[in-house]
Amino acid sequence: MRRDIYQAIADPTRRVIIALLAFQAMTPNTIAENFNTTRQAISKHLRILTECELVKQTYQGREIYYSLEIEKMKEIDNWLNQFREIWETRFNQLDEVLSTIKKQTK
Amino acid sequence: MRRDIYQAIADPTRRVIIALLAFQAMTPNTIAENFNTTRQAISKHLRILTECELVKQTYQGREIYYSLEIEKMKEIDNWLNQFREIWETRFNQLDEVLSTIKKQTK
DNA sequence: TATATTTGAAACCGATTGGTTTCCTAATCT
DNA sequence: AGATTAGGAAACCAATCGGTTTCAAATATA
Repeated sequence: MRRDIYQAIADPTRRVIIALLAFQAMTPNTIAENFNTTRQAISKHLRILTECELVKQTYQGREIYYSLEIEKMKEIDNWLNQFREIWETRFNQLDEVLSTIKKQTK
Repeated sequence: MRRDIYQAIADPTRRVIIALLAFQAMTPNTIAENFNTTRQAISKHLRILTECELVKQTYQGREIYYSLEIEKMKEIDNWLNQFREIWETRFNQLDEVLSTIKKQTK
């Protein structure tokens, strides 16, 4: 089963888990307390996040701490780069239009 | 049926469509030529992209030109903002570690 | 007017999703 | 040792997904 990061962030629950883990590492039970679902459902989400390496596990006794692999989030940012240039250009064009209007108003 | 942008970009075909439309507006038939699927499948993808306002239609005779709503892409960028601060901080920390090592090496 | 082209919509299909319930293993605590 | 706790795995379920085939409507062309 091929997992990728885009599929991982498609689910709203997983996006919240990612945001939670951005602050601090947490165990599945602690994470589950923040949601209205069973621990097992959260466990499945964590599995998906782990499979696409967005999250890593640290074993500590019988507890497992999950933490965010923040570097992986940059993959999305990199994908956005191809559009960033376009939307910045559009902004510049808008700036030009606005300054042209200003000149005409004078 | 609640569509959101994260679900929209989860599919690889849709991500390519988005990238194509970033360059220029295209009709469904033209878009479909770039893929190994039927036009109808592309049509369904375009529907999903339209529903979450990532793409807009311009009618021209019997043809429909689809173009990217680049502003909508910023929503993803905004969501990433909450992590950007973290990964930049980590980078700074790494810089500090590296400069400390340098000093020790001297 | 008859025909061809462009497109969306609906019906259908197998695979996947997100969830639950049930069960198992491994640590920890008394 | 026995009970409790943390957590994963499997079986199952309804809903959704991405695809195809078939059809209908509107525009363009002969």
